[in-house]
Amino acid sequence: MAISIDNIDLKEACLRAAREFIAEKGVEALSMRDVSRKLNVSHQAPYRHYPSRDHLLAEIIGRCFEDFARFLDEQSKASKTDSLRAMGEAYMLYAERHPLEYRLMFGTPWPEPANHPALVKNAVHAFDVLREYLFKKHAAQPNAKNSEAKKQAELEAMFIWSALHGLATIEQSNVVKHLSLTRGVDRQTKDFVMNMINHALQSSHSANNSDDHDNAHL
Amino acid sequence: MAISIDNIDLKEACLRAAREFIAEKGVEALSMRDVSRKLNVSHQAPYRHYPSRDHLLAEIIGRCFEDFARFLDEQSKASKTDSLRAMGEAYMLYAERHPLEYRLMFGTPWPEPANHPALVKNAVHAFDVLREYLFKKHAAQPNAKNSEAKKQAELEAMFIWSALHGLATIEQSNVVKHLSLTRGVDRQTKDFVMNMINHALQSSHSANNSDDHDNAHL
DNA sequence: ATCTCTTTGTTGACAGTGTCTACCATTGTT
DNA sequence: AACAATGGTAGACACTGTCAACAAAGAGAT
Repeated sequence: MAISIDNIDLKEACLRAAREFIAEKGVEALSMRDVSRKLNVSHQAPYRHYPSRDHLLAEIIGRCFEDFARFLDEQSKASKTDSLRAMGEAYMLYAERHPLEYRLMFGTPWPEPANHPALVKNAVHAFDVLREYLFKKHAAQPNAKNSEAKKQAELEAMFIWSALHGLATIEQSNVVKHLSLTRGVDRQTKDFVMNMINHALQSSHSANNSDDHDNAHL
Repeated sequence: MAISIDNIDLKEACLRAAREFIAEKGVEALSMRDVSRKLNVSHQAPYRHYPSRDHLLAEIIGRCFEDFARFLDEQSKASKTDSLRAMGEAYMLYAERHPLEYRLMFGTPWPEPANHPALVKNAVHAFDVLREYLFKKHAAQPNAKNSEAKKQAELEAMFIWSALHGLATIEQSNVVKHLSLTRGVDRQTKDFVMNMINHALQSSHSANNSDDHDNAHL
């Protein structure tokens, strides 16, 4: 009874149907029976391929992370001038262009089966790109101790990720509309935040020793 | 049949019961019938006070924002040395001490009825405290144009909020455990991010004119 | 060719959910 | 004493995820 195309690979079709449904009505509204209805199959057919609703969701989120990681890789490789800036831009660009996916990855409480190695690996990938880049930068400096460079790279990566992720989620939460910001500020925010990140990194580098001191005492 | 205490004010008791349940099993698992069971009343009793599950949730989230706003006010008033730093610490402290509430406010997709003025007002309050503080700082400077001070204050507020909010949600998402960070980095992250924010603000102030230039062109 | 096993699907149940409607008890107010 | 409002109950409905039993259809072995 199913449409021929879906019959070819119901497993893949479930993912497509689920994503469509989420796009229309949101994750919360997604029901297993909805995807079966959408595919004109019985309400139990999807269970042949996904043992539970959460497993289906986990698979979807996992795919999103794959896409995201691939996108970051491509973008950061494409630009050779300022790779860090390019990565930041790429991060925000993805969040802007794929709000649904971004919310799925970072805004949805991961279902239990999401703790699968494959998902976690992809989820961590974005962070690794950042961490690696910063590590190389620090390790290349004269007098660089390897362990310190690693620590510094990770701390900076956490900072950058925090700022970008925070900005992305805030912009998507549409709470910004209620802040009654001055005209034009909303448009400038993204670039401003990026500049601030750059300032912070530069200033922290030029005052490296005193900075370590600060960290030790706080 | 209800416990005497609950009988006094079922409306309030519903909130308490719901929050308890959420603390135990998470928002997603909260059902209207759960709260009625917890209070030993019929499954329809809560509906006398909240027209729907979403209304109940909206009320809970609203209360969280009230608490949060009050907490920020108290903490920022208490410390007179570095008010900005104190506000940052207060923000993170709240997120740390009340992860459940923080997730409810910023991690849960707001139900429709949450778009009530009262909730939005409280939700925006935290941002206003920040915005006001920064505005005074800029307006007090010599040669300060009022409109520019306002814009700058809002941009900086967005930056600070992004970094703090991003950090808070990342720390709560327990994805950090999978990053296999160097020992000690996790503990240092919070202070490091705060320092970076400070660096960014200072560096941006010292190069104020060129910074404006940058923003205009990006 | 037949017999069996696996794969993939269907159908029917079950408990649990939000919420509508109809009913009942109390308690002021007139 | 009559009455309407308030706050609670009970039952029904459509909906959900998921378990269990069944069916069809192909693959391999005999």
